[in-house]
Amino acid sequence: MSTADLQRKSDLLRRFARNGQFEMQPGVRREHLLRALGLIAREPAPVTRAVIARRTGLTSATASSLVAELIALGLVAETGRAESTGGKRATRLEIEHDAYLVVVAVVRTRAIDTALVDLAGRAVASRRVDVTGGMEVSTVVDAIRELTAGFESRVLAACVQVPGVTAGGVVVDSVQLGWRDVPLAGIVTEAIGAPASVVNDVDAEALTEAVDADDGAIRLVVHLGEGVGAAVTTGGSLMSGATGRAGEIGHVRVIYEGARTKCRCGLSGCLESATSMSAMLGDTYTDELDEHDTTLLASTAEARERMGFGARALARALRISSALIDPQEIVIAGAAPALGPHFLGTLRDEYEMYPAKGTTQVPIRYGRPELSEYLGPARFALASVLGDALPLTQAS
Amino acid sequence: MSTADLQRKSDLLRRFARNGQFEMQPGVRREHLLRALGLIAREPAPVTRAVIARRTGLTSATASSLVAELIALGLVAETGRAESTGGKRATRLEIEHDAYLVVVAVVRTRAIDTALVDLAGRAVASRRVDVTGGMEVSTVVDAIRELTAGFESRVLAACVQVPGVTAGGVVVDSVQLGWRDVPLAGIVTEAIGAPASVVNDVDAEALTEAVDADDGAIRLVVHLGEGVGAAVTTGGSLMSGATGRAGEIGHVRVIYEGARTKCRCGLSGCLESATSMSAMLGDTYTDELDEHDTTLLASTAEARERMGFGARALARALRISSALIDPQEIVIAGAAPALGPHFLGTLRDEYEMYPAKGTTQVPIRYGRPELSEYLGPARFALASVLGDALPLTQAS
DNA sequence: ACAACTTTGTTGACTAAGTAAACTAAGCAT
DNA sequence: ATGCTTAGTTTACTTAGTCAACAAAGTTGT
Repeated sequence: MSTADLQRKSDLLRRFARNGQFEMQPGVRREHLLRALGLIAREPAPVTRAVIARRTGLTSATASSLVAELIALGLVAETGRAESTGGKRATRLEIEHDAYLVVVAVVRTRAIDTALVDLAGRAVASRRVDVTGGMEVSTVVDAIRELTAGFESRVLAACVQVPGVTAGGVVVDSVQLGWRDVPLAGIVTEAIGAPASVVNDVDAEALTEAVDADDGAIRLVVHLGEGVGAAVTTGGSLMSGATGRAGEIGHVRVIYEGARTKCRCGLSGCLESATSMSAMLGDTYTDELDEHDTTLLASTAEARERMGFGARALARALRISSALIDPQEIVIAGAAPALGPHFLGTLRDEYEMYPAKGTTQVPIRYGRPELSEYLGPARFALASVLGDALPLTQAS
Repeated sequence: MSTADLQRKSDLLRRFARNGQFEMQPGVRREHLLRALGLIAREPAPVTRAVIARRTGLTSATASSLVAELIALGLVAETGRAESTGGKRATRLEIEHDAYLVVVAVVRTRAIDTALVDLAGRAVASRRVDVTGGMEVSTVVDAIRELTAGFESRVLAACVQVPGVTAGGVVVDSVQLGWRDVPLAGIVTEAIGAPASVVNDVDAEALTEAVDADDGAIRLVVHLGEGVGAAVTTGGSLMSGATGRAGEIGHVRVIYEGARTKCRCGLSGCLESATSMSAMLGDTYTDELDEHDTTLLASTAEARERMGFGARALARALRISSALIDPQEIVIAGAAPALGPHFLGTLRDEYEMYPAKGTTQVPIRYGRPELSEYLGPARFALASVLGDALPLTQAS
């Protein structure tokens, strides 16, 4: 494909992506294009124009026209013919996974990880920038610019993940970075010329775990690390709450029977003071530890006992939370999977110890460490442009 | 208006209402009609065709066409002229509040209350049927038929409120009525020829309280009565959970320090065993009591002490719940307002006793007893037909 | 008083995106 | 070979928008 050709397509797609956001008209056409795209992306069986017509209820003429536009945009390609089902063989359609890219930047206290993710969820390039001293916004922008150099025309959207409270593209309050009210999404959008969004680390993780949420499943995802946070996803989207603080359950009191340990927040009896990785594995634990070292820390008798206590505290919070929102499943993510089956078993036992009448027992599982952490942010970025049409399942 | 004329309009509107639900096309036109209708209904200042054009971004030509259709449907009427703003005086538009009706049926253990509610939220007719022995589905259908007799052509939608677990128009499990898996919505739809929906009592109450939720506000509504339940509303719609059991927090354990009292569910330490009206006011309390009698029960020293205990238990549940979903406000509804300012004050004090870092203090208020209980179900019914265009604010 | 300007709302020509139905293309079955 | 089935395209028509011109009804400056 020629460069000029690619540029033209890219411009078309940009305009298309913007449509829903800035135009008044809800755009039926856009809706239909996304539906068709979604079908092609998700359906396990080969998708053809005829299939799109049947599944959407649109006529075959319209289906053809939609597919033609998706091919013109470079999002879809014809890939051979399907088997005959008694008549003419149909033309298979597939997503052009490597046509476009999403930029993800994960901002940590001492480093920035950036990645270019394709439409299948594969990271085709990634880089780490170590940062000494304070984290500056300009450093983040530079890191993103550096990674995307040469790929500009293929970049569809971007997402920056930061620790702390975020709302509507603004970093409202990040203690870890020392940022307050930074309009990061706007700054990055300006810098790279593609729509950028901002997401909190716990929310990003929840979106990663909701990667197969093709249904409108409700998930409660709990992050265990140096701190404790939670997030609720419905389908592929987040519940962010009235002030963007939904899920900040770390410092809610759950232990009332003579709470001994004081939490770093100053109060005692917080969920975090019992269930955070630091609380269970000791102060030597940090979020930078790898899985092996964490597992090692969890093997001492003392850690085991504290994990039991932590599981009990978490179970208390989970019972109320799951009764309130009635999720399909509860996912314990963050560094928790390194704690192994014993912790999960204890947590389940504690959780099921007091089965509340009228509620269903919700399955609890660990997060899937094999999922790339870029998946959630990439989904978030893509959602702002293409809705939930492309699932990014990281088929590798 | 002639009967034949009314019938024709009614047919038109029925077809219109059905559109979004059974047709494939998202229907931009329908969306635009509802937007226009919503503007006319909510805007405090007089709404004219020109206003609709400006606010929706559509052209004045389209606005005229939309208004013409709304007038043809009988939903809107021209009501005089507005003041001049430097040019031709505009024609005011207003909702024809009494053009159409919504049927609400509230099914209790020993009675059925039915009401015809107009588009302003006023109950224009209501009736009570006392039931001895078991509650039968046919009795409910008869009660609805009897009330709607003579109004059939003006009935737009219906909603049946039942105690228990409901999901998608089906009464999944109602211990109080002894019903399981009754497809009530389908039965009523069949009987009256207008789309019917089914809603649980706690959810209905939450919708009533969300009556001024023109924004997308998140509300946590807690019902206190013989039992304890909760519901979460976002904007005007309910979060029902994966299995329709969202909000069933009554039998979640919240008291762990040597819970004395055994709950009727068999376990001990349940929220309900501390915070239900029966737990706080004694076994003489029933949901049939009026506000005065309830206030009387709450005035004894013993009740006061138990209300303190109940407030503490509820505060525990509220802290976790509000941290998780970050609502705009928390509403304590059901029979609770009869407990007076003392209980609410105690609850607020208990709630704010352990302010969790990273969360905002959420205002807690009582439900508004002056709101008709038919409002919530009527909103629910209307939402299935007209979306959230008509707010039903019960402008008396 | 009257021309000039504003604002409201309607009308008519045009456009985008759908449908229905006829048609072409390509396979299978007797 | 002929007919039947499925896939996809083409053509004529419909719906619901836009834009631009215009009519109707008001206000304001001289």
